[in-house]
Amino acid sequence: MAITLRDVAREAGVSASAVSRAFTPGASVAPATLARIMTASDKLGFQRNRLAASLTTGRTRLVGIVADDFGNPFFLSVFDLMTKGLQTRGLRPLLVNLDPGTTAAQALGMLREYAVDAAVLISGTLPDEFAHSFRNAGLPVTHCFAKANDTPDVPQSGINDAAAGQLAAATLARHGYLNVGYLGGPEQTLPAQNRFAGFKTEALRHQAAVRADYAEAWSFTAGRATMQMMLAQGACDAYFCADDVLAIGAMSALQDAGLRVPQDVGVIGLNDMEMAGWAGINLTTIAQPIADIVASCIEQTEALIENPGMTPEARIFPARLVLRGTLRDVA
Amino acid sequence: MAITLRDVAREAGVSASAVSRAFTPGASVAPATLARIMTASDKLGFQRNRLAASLTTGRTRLVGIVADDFGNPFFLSVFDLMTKGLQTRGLRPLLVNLDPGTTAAQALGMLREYAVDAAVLISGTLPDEFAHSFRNAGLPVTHCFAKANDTPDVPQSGINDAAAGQLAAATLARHGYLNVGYLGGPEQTLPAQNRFAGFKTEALRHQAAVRADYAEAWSFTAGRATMQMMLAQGACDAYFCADDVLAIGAMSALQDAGLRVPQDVGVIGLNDMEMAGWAGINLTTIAQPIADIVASCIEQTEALIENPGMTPEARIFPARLVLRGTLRDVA
DNA sequence: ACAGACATTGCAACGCCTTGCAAAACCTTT
DNA sequence: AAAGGTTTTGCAAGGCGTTGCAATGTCTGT
Repeated sequence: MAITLRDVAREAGVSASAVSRAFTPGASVAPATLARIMTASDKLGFQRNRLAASLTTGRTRLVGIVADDFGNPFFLSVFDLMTKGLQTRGLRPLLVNLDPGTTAAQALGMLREYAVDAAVLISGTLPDEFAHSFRNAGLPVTHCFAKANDTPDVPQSGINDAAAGQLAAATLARHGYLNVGYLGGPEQTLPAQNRFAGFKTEALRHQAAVRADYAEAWSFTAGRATMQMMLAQGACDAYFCADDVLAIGAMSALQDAGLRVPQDVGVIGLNDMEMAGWAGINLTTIAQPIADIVASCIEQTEALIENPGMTPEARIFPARLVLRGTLRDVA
Repeated sequence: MAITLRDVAREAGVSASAVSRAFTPGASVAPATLARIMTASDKLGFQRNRLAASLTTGRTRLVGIVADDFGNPFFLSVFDLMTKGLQTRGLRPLLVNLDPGTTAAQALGMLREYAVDAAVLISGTLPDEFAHSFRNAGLPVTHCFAKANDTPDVPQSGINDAAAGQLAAATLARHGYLNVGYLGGPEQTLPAQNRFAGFKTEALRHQAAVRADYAEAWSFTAGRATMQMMLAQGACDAYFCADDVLAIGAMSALQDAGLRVPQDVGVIGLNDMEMAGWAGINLTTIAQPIADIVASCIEQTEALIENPGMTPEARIFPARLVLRGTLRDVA
C-alpha cells in the first residue's frame, strides 16, 4: 500500500541503507546519490515511517501531553504554544486528556503503549503521583505550571505561587485595602494553597485583615458561587482571586449584589488570560509569562530526553502585575 | 530496556505468539495459559508496543487532529470532547496545530510520518485543499464543523450554516427588529458566507433592511473593532454576530458607544459557548449541538477507517435558539 | 479405545527502517 | 603508478510484534 524505503531504493537503483541514510541528517551519502534518491522519493511520494524507525532507534519523537483541565480558557493558549513549540522542534504532541477517574497507571499505560519519548504534565492540579509514577517507570517527565518546589523530583517550570500571592497582597496594600479576602481554587490543589500562603503572610505584614474561601473548581460558576457565599458573611474591601476565571465569576456576583468594582470593592486576578484584557472586564491581574514557561518546559523536556539522568531543576519565572481597572487608585 | 513480548513469554514459559494472542481480543488462548501470561505480564510490567504492532497490522489507532484556531474558547470544549471521545474508543489523538504558513502538503507529511489511521479536521475555516489532498493521498479524513455541503467529498458533521443564519433572522424578526446587521468572521471563510446567505434571504423575506460587515478574525478584538466601524455608519436595531466571541466584542463596542443591550440594540450570537451563559454576558445565541457533532464525527472517522471506500455523507445537526437577555421582549 | 472435530500452541516469516561492519570506490601524495 | 587515507556503499542482522500454517493436545461420540 504505502511506499516504502525499498520502493525508493529500487527506483533509484541503490540499496535500502542508502535511502535510509539519505533521510538521516549527518549520514554519509554522496551528493549525486542523494540527488537520485530524492528524485525517486519525490516521484513516488515516499514518506518515511518514523514508527518503524523508532523500533531500532528507540526514539519516536512523540511527546505525551497530559492535561486535566479543558474547562479553563487559560489553557487554550497554553496548548497553542505547547503544540506549536513542539512541532517546530520536530516533536509531535500526543494528547492524553484525563477525566477525573483516570489513574496515573492508566495514563502511563496510554503513553507507554505509544512509546512516547517523554511526557509533559500541563496542570496545576494534577497530584504528584502522576509525575512520580511516570518517572519511576522510566518515562522522562516534566511539569509545566507546577507547584515549583525548590528541589523537585521532575523538572518543572512555572511561577512561584507564593510570591505571586505576595505580590497580590502587596498590591492591595499599596492601593489602601486593609480588609482583604482570598478566593482560591479547590483547596486540595497546591496552587490554591501556595498562592494563599504568600498572600496571607504579606497581607498580615501590612496589618490587613485576611479571610479565605475556596471554590469547588477553577471556573466562572464556582467563582461566582463562592463569592456569593463570602458576601453573605460580609464584604471585604478587596479580593485576590487565584485565577482570572474565578475573578470574573466573582465580579459577576459582586455586581449582582449591587457592589461596584472598583468603587466599592477591589478585585485582582491571576493569569492574565486574554479575556482579562477585554473591554468590559478590564481585570487587574497578575500575569504568568506563559510563553516563557512553555518554552522552558519544552527545553527541559528535550534535555531530559537526551539525558534522562539529569538532575531535575525548578525554573521559576517572575509573575508580573498588570494594572487595569479593578482596583481603586492609589491614595 | 523496555519489557518485550519475549520477556513475558520466557517468564510464562510459552511462545511469543501465545503472548501476542493473549493481548489480542478474540484470539485463541487456553484460559490457564492466559492466566499464566497475565501474571507474568503484570509481574514484569509489560506494555505492548502498539507501534511495533502497527507494522504488521497496518493500524496505529492514531488519529490526527488538525486544527488552526486555538484562539476561540469555543474550541476548547471541542478538543475536550474530541479527545475524550477518541480515547474511550481506544484511539489516540495526535495533534497538528496549523499556523498560517503551513501547507496542506506539510500537514499531510506530519501525519503520514506517524502513520495515522485517519485525520479529522476541526475548523470552519480550513481551505478545502486540506481535505482534498489528504484524501488523494489515501488518508481517511473527516471534517468536523465543516461547511456541510449536500454532496461532500469527505464525511462531515456540522450544522447547516445557512439554516442557522435563517434562524437568527427569523428570531430577530419575531422580536420586531426590522433594521438588522450581520457581523461575520473573515469574509473568505465559508461559515461567514453561508451564515450570511441564510440570514439575508430570511431577513429580506421579513422586509427587513440588512447590512453586513466582516471581522478580520473570529475574535473579541476583531468583533469589537468591526462593530465600531459599523456604528460609525449608523446603528442598526439589532445584530446577528456569526460567533459568540464576535458578539461579545461587539457588545463591548456598543456599550462604549453608550448603547444599551437590549434596550437600544439587540444582539444574537452563534455557538453558545460556555461564556455566553455567564451572568453579565447573558447572550442570546444559536447553539451548535457540539457533543452530537463531535460524536458523529468520531463515528464517521471509525467507519471510514473500516471502510475507506465509503461514500462520504454530510451529517447536519439542528441549530437551536437559546434565548437569554440580549434581545428585547417579543412585542 | 478410536476416529474425527476442534481448540491451542509454536515455528518462522514478515512489516519497515537503522546500523555495525567490511568491501568498494575514490582521492591524495610521493 | 602504488600506497595510504577517506568516503560511499551494500549486506545482513536486529528491533517488537503479528499471523498463516502445521503440529500437537483435548474432547466428543460410539
